[in-house]
Amino acid sequence: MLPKAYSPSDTEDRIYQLWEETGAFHADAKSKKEPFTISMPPPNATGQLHLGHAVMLALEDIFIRHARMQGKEALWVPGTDHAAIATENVVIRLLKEQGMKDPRKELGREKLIEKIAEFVEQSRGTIRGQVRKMGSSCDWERERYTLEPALNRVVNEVFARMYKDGLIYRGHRIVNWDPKLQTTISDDEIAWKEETAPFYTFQYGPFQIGTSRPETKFGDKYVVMHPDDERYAKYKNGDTFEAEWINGLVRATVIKDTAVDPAFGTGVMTITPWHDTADFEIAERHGLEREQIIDFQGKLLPVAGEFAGMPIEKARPLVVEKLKEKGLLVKTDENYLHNKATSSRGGGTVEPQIKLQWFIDVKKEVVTWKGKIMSLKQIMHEVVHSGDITILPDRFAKQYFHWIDNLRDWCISRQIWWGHRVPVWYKADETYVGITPPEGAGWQQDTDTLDTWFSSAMWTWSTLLDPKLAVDHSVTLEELLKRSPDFQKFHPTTVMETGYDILPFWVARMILMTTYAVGQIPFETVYLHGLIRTRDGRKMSKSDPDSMIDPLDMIAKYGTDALRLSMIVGQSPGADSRLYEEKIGGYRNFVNKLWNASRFILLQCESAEIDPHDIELFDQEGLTVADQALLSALQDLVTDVTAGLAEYRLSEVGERLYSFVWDYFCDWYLELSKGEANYAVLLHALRTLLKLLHPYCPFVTEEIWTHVKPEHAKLLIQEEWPLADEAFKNKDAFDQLQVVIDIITAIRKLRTDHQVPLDSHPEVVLVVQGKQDSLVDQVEQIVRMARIGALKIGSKPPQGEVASAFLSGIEVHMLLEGLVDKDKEKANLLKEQESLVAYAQVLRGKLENKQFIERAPHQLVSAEREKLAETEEKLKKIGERLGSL
RNA sequence: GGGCGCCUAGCUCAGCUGGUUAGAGCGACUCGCUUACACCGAGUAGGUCAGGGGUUCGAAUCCCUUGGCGCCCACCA
Repeated sequence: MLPKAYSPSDTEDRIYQLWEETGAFHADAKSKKEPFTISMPPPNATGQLHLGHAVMLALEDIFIRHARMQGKEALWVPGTDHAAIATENVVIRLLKEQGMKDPRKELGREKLIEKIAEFVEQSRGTIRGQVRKMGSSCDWERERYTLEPALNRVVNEVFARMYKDGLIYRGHRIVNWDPKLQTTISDDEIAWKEETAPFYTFQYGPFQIGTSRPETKFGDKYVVMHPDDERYAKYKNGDTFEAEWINGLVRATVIKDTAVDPAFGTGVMTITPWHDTADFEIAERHGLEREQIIDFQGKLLPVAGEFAGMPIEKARPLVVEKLKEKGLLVKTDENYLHNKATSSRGGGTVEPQIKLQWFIDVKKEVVTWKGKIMSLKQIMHEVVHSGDITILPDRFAKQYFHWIDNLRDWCISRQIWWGHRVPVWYKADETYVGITPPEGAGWQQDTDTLDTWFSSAMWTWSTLLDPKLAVDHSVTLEELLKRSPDFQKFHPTTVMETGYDILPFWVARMILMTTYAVGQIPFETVYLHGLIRTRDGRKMSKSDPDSMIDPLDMIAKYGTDALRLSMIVGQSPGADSRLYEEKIGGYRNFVNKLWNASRFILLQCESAEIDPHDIELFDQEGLTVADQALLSALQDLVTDVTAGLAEYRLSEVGERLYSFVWDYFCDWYLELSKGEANYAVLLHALRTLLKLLHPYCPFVTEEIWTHVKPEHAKLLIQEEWPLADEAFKNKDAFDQLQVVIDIITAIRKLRTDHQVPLDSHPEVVLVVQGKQDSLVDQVEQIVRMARIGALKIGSKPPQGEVASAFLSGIEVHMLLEGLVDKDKEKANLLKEQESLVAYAQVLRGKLENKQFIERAPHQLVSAEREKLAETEEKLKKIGERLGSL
């Protein structure tokens, strides 16, 4: 027999192993079934499972398990990410901790990469194990890695093609330079932090200019103002003048540009094109000279004269001091609030620099999509706009369009070593771009690597390529796609499930890259989940360990099923949600409830000497009202759950299942079955519930299944999804059962209202109007559940001390043998009378309203009439009873 | 500056295209170890649905407006 409480820790690993060994996760590319594919967003190969992964895995596992049970060929491709900057940083830090001063210099490129690869290899097992812990039913035989050779081939090839198409170019552009990490980072990797800094106004020739960064001003020789600013109307574009400046006289030129806000400061500024994005753009427009002031270590260059070699933070006050001595400082505003760019990768201050970088041109119209020539930007817009790709919830489509509108060329080169190296080779003035190094001696490969999102952008399809074929360079990409059965069968993928925070980083770029490279959309639906926050709504962050909930701790304590439910139910898509232990505990209780309900059914079978495995079907003859009502309700449940899952309404479906199991199945049906059980119906209902619940809580359901399944049935994970059978729908049975439930509830209420001791069993008389034949069948159960002595169905209320309750069509009278407290009964009746009078008034008001009668739907009007009649009937009875007291 | 959300019981949240006296879970309170489950059962209390205005026979739901909170994008020297 099953133990009293369900123990996840004794069950989960065993069940997972069982699934894996039976090949339940494996998808077949040759199958004729309709494909259903998910590409798992790859966690960092060196990472630790956190709640973000946990929600992602839970959601995707629900989609996949449901699809699989529905008879689709369900493939979930797992994988890990090499996480370029993040991983390189970790390893460098570790090496430093081991006593190395500058690992890059000491080891050199090849050796450091080896070290990192070694580290990744060692630590990758951790995340794999943790993904399994969540119950993820992904196809491990197809596990992929973003830095594997097959992916490298595709990355190189797509790079080369884009280069040939003129979509990838190399240019001097202003980039976000992180002096601490010594690399470029993308716009999306910048974290803006608000800070207060002094804002200085200096005299610069005839103008006053404002700046918060005087240390960059050494090379400034342009003053810029708005063309319509009347204060400066007498200066013309191109006028020159001399100005005394930090290190002596400079010759400056006037530039008129609309980028200047006349209302800010004095409406005049000098520009530093090498170290400021906006300034760079002004310089581009007017063809101005630009000069580097700060080097890549964050120190001033010789142009700074006496300040050369100084770190910028140190130079700032000294420069101000010098200008002040020269009498050029007009004023200082100490409370200037501005946003400072910091690197989200390493936390250092980002210093814009001009560097030779590789870019993807998103505006060039050279790509063919659906017979039209478009830019990458236009395609990205088109596929979502046309509905080829659906974004859920749809408000994120707006955000996506907004992001595309603001999209600039994408800088894809990074000055780190861990990643896909830029497939470009140089020899003197020659440049070669290709999949493999060029023939001949003297070629040097570009030292940069590619942005990690460049390779992740190909994730949905590169992971479906035949890995052996992919490294054969004589096979063209078109051939490769054609000859990869997985790609042919499973791409485009069905749904991409990920956090809304990487909609621009990743989702948009997958769309860009996949439409370009393989001419298909990467996925049909994008389902975005929200962030999981702490109970008081804060972000969980590593810097605040108390705020963190470790999913593995929660699994150890409450079980995977409970954790999964607590993250899915009550979470609406795209919205942040809060998680705390009590919530998980609540779902642990639910899992246990399900366990015990099953245990009870098995106990029933045991005492009746029935082996559940022998029972396949139930007999449709001789079903009680309760059985019929249950079967009917079950059909509705199947319909609702199936429809809800098809529309990705996971939270709603979860709640529906929760309340069905607990409130209906356990609290009513199982209670009623204590009088007289129909084992076959019990088993049928339980099996159906297990199937419906399996995607949400796979472990308990599979474990229970082994005890209750029909003898020849497969594992639950491989079972067929239930179909609703109209034949079992029986509204009458349901209504009749409701009457029984109402009677029991009324009797219980009378007992507590009059404080009838539990050990006394009063007699109850029901006065029934109309036909209530079905009641007779249920009498025994009513007697037992309501703990009454005898139940009679009569035509008149009994004489004597009686407490009464009035249902629609039925009066319940309880003989109290002197136990009744008249004052108490009177008080209760008065209270009920009050609420009924109020209700009747509301109804009457409605029905007296002509417009309501004319315009509201007819069914609604007649329903309201019926309700009023019932209410008035009840009031009449109460009045009579009150009169007799 | 541009955009997108949110404000419903003490707490966390459902309430879809307007239609019963607004729901759930947790918490609180009162009973209860009744042939699965105290990780339980039966009950009770608790809300002018952020404020104001409008449309409508009818608004938590649609429109306008005020206030508070949050997020995304852009970034101004």
